[in-house]
Amino acid sequence: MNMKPAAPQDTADTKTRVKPPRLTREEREQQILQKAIQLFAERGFSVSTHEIARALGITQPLLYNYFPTKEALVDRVYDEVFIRRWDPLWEDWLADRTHPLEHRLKRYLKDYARFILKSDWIRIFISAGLSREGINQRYIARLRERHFMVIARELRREYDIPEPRNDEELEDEIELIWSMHSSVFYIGMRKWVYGLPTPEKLEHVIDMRVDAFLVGVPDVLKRSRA
Amino acid sequence: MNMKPAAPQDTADTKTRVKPPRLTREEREQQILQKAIQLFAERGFSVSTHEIARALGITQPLLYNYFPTKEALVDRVYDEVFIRRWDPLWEDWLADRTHPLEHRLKRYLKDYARFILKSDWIRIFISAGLSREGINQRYIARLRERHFMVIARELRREYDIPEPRNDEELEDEIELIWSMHSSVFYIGMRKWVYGLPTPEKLEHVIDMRVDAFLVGVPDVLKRSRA
DNA sequence: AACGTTGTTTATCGAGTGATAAATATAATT
DNA sequence: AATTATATTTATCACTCGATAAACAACGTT
Repeated sequence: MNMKPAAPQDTADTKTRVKPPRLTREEREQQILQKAIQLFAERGFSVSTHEIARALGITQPLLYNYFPTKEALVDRVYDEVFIRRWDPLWEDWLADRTHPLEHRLKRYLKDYARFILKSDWIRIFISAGLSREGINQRYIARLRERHFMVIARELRREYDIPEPRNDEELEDEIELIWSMHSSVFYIGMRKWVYGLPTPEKLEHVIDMRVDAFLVGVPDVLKRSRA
Repeated sequence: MNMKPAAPQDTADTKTRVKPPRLTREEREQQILQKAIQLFAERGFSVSTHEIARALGITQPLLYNYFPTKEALVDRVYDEVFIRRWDPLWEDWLADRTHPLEHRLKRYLKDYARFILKSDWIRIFISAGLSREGINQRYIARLRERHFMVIARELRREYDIPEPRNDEELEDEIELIWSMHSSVFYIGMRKWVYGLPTPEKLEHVIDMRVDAFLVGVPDVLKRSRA
């Protein structure tokens, strides 16, 4: 904790010492944002601004040159992770009728699982939901409209399931899709929230779940509409 | 913010004013514990000791007469909620062969869902998992041994599924049970983490999921062992 | 070389945070 | 009524939190 400031005069180690580079406004903002994403994911939004600054080797007030409040930084992190990283390919895959629905679902869920398992995504998502009521609703609404509704439509088409006659019957479909989707999401929870190991044969696990889904769900839906 | 202390002499309102009762050690400890459970659930473990004390109308140092540190209080809350509130009836239900497995599963999952949805259980569980790595593993292990293993056994028996020949095949079974179980757990997440409404016809939703499970899973398991 | 712009640091604040020691008030015991 | 035990409060601490204002230092422009 030797706080003796560096002598103003140049010393011999001037060449060897790492001189703090002065970044452009954009570079610094990105640097702060990325580090905030990492730390918030690891330890929740309660990570202090001091800590973020320390991890970057800068002073804490500098953060306030880029984000007016900590809340603004949190909002920015949320947007960055959940809105901008949304993969539009997923929607295309699900609707692409050149492949059988079984393959589409497997491809979609495997990629979704990989995405969830490789990043800090899920920890931020849940941490945000716990500390800021309703913040996740926009993401969920998008998931429902752009993924679940497509899956429901394709499922009806492929298995000759009658159209839902009312909102309740549509909800039935969505609820069954929720069950498959959430079970994949939950694999991520097991890793990132519970600290449990990921299933070794992840792809095989998802194959089995989709198979079971496609055997069971059309049957149940048809029966309930007979 | 008028901090003038009450006059030591008795005044007219002595009879009407609520006199702060002096509780026994056990009563006070329970009072603190229950309030801590409530507040931690609502706003996470970051709730301060000062706040817990204020909510109870007592001073903050008094907490330290009952719990040596805040961490001890957190641990105690976790134990109280996840170990002591474990319902042994669930295990009995699942193993009770006087009812068909379908009914057992539905009863078990409906009761589990009710339990999750009516209390702050899930918020504490996840908040704990996020802030204290590995804390949930004991609970999960119990869930696996006492519920999942029973369901797997009963499933084999009822649907003539061959015994698993190795750990991998056992894991396949457990993974499929995870998918059903987690999908019910996730209904709680939707309410308590995302702030979304609970499905109106909860029982019907669970019936459908169990039905789909029982149609699809035995089929998949048998096929993979043929 | 002087100037103006702007990225960055220094110094500091008031409001919480968990925690401790000592004083006080109430209950039980003799 | 005096004494002992203990539940509770008062006062206080060192530390961390988010945030602000002013000084400083690197850079581009002329």
